[in-house]
Amino acid sequence: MTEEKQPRRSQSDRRAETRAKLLAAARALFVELGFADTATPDIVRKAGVTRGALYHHFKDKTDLFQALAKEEARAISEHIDRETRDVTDPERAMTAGSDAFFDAMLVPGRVRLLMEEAPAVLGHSAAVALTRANGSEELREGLKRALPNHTPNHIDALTNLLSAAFDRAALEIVYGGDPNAYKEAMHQLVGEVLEGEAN
Amino acid sequence: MTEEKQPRRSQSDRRAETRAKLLAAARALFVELGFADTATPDIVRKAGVTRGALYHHFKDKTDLFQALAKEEARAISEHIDRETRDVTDPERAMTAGSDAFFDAMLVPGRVRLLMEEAPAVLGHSAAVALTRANGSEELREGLKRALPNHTPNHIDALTNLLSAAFDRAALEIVYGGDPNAYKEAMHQLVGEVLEGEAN
DNA sequence: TTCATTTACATGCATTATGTACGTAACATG
DNA sequence: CATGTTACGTACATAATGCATGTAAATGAA
Repeated sequence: MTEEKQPRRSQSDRRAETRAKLLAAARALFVELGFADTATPDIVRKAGVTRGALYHHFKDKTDLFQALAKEEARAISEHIDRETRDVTDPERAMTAGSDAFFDAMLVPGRVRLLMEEAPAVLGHSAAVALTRANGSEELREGLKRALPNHTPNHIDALTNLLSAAFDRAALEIVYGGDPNAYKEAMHQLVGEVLEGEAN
Repeated sequence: MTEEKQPRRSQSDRRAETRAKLLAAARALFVELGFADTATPDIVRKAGVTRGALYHHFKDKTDLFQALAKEEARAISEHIDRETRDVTDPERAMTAGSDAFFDAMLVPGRVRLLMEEAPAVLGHSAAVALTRANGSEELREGLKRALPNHTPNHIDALTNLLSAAFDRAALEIVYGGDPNAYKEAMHQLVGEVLEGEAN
């Protein structure tokens, strides 16, 4: 009889494992049912732990969702960074970033979590703060470079509007919209703004 | 003692009154606290009725929210119609519609209800269906006229993307963004797309 | 090794919300 | 006036949330 019980896991290992199980279970349920219709008993049942564990790791149900949303945003940001890091030409970097964004948004459930649930669960400001990771900074820099005569307020506005368009494009694609039509339309939008020097 | 009780109201009057009271109370609370953090006991207390009345008039809490959201969407649509009805020139109609949209969105709570809560409460498709009232059809027609060579899918995509940008502009304005910057940026976006004939 | 302390959970409970079933009073109708 | 129907009010069963408290395992100092 080898000692199969008491694996003598370290606290941090144990902690990381249950935390990961909770996040995975919560993600599946939040994606399937939405935040409001997902109950914590269901989450912990799926995770194989108890509600005590959940409330030990997270302040409340909303805190759990927030942790999840941050993870997703971070994953998107990392993917975009990875795909644009080696691209030196500014215009090509913009295209690569756009492609990477759409690519990252195809991960199942991501759109549901970040674009449908997050605004209501976390509030507008928190949701927008998450989105700032999603390449919106790169977009702002690109606009600033291409439109040096515009005021910061105007650049900010254009950034937010194009960012909203990107989000909507991803949303529509996930919901069955024509991917190429949306990608081309986005490309057209960004292109026309960047070439709008003759202002 | 004049008979101050028993005003002998008609059923339809009585019905309309309590329904209106419920909608008004629910609107105030949904706007202040959000859908999830508003409890039906609070709603009916504020409305001066009981939960029985609420569940007599509405299937459930979500149904109540939906009725509210429809009202808001209808009000927006009517406002835009009223402001653009007399404008004959297509381009001027576009501008007037845009102004009317931003004007309608300034009604307190409207952005919160339609753009933050509705997507999560009603789901993406229902929320988008509501938005279709908000002048997105006029936008689509304008694009179709200006860009006759583009495929329907492309027109649809552009419509949705610009519509999302409109929504985001209203959202940011309500949350303290520079109104003129956003309106000008929107005008720029739409203008560049419309003039993008040289495709 | 020992033992005290902290960490990582599990269990139970109090509060509160939701939706429904049922009861009742006011209006409508023949 | 009698009967049906509408518009509620009341009571209840179910279930979720968050906290308070209990416990076993791991860590660290002596």
